[in-house]
Amino acid sequence: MNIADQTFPAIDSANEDRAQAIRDQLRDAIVDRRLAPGTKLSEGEVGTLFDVSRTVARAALQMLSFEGLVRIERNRGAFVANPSPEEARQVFASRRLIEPGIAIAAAGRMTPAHVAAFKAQLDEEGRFIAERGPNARRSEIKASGDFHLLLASVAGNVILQRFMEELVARSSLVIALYGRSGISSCGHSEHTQILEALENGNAERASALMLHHIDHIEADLDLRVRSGPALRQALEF
Amino acid sequence: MNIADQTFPAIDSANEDRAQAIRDQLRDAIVDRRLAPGTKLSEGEVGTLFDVSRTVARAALQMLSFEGLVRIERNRGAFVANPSPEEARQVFASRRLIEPGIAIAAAGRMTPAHVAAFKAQLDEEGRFIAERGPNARRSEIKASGDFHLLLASVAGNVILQRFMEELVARSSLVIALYGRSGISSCGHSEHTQILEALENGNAERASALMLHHIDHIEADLDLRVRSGPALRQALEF
DNA sequence: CTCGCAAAAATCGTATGCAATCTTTTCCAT
DNA sequence: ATGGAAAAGATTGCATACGATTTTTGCGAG
Repeated sequence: MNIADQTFPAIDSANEDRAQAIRDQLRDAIVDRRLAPGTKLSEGEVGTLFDVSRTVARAALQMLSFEGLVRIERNRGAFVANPSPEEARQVFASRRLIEPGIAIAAAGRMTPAHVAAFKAQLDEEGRFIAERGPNARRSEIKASGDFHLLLASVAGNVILQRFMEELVARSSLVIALYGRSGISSCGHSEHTQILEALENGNAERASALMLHHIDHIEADLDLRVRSGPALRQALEF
Repeated sequence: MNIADQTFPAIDSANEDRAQAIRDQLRDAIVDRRLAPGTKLSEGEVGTLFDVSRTVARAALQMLSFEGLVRIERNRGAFVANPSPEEARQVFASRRLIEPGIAIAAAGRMTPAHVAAFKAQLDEEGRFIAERGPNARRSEIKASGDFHLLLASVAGNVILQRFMEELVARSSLVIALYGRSGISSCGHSEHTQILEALENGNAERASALMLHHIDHIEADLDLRVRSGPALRQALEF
């Protein structure tokens, strides 16, 4: 009612938490493989890089460790996560459990606006696949993850949405680590099929397609252990 | 199979992070309802209470906010979460999606040691139900949650295990807030049935029982909105 | 040349200080 | 009295400081 009310609205968007912004940038860098697994992320370095104190940098690293993208060892520091094949399997097992249900929930809530958002998303995905630049693969992985995040947001459960954010981020890391390159274009067509099912409100079909899709993604990984954990430990850095 | 499979009893518990210890104590207090939803948790107060600096207290509160047990508002502080009915529904929707799958995974991994652990757990649960002390209800809710956490640990997926820890904690809060007291003894018998199915390796049955169990828990809640959010906001403190 | 060990440097964990922001109280005009 | 502005007080956000721990470096013995 008051005129004074108007000054209020979006002041803090500029003032948004700095730690969160740093976390987002670091997460992107990790998921995009610009930061290799095992890389040390020292508080001081991150701090100077983003021009904040160690306090803030530390908070950002802490957040990433909760998401599983960073491993923090006491008195030693933070390192970009280096998920083991077992961990990778668990990530995909979790997705197999959760995402078909998310697809079902989303199928019942699709609006024309959602459909449009998905189409735009798939277009972009297709563009990245066609593109054959040096970092096309990165963009491709990221875009593919965004499809799943969009789906989770449509499903309308903020808790599951957060879980999916973590799982997608970890998946991107795993794919970058263990992926066998080729078959991702297949993933694109699967996304298209899933959207089709969603548009038709065919929840069961969307769910089944999603399950297969996840299986395919995991099947494209090479999760054989290459060497004993001791050796890996030694080579990690 | 491995000796290493046995549960790690907190090795570095002496050296353990202090923030983590504080987080655990606060979480217990929140889940037990010793800290009412909406209660302000100021950094200074928490710090003096646990005899640490604000830095450490802040870290503990931050962790709890990631788990959804505490809500942090910028420049205002941390408050014990006050989940809305909608949030409560989402918690249980998430559990309906995840826990049946966890039951299936656990069914395939049950060892005699696990069975023994479950029996001990159920015994304790039964004791709390029989007991009619003033805080019997608290202990009951907690023990009931522990059953689900034990199951998650047996399932052997650390990611899902962490998700379940969050969901169980939030459920406890929700039950304390919206629970209609009576029917929890029914929950105990359901736990017993689930264990039975697990012992027999009957994964499908364990999964189905779990699903019904979650439905029953949620059905015992009164999730009708009592008043407009504005009024709730006003009364919250 | 390698190994071991001690000193130096780097890094982390935590306490504390200061500015910014929010909350409460005070106090004055209506 | 009541409403509201301004000051006082409390609390948070962030930077910095310092001891503790880890890692690296330097150097002498084998």
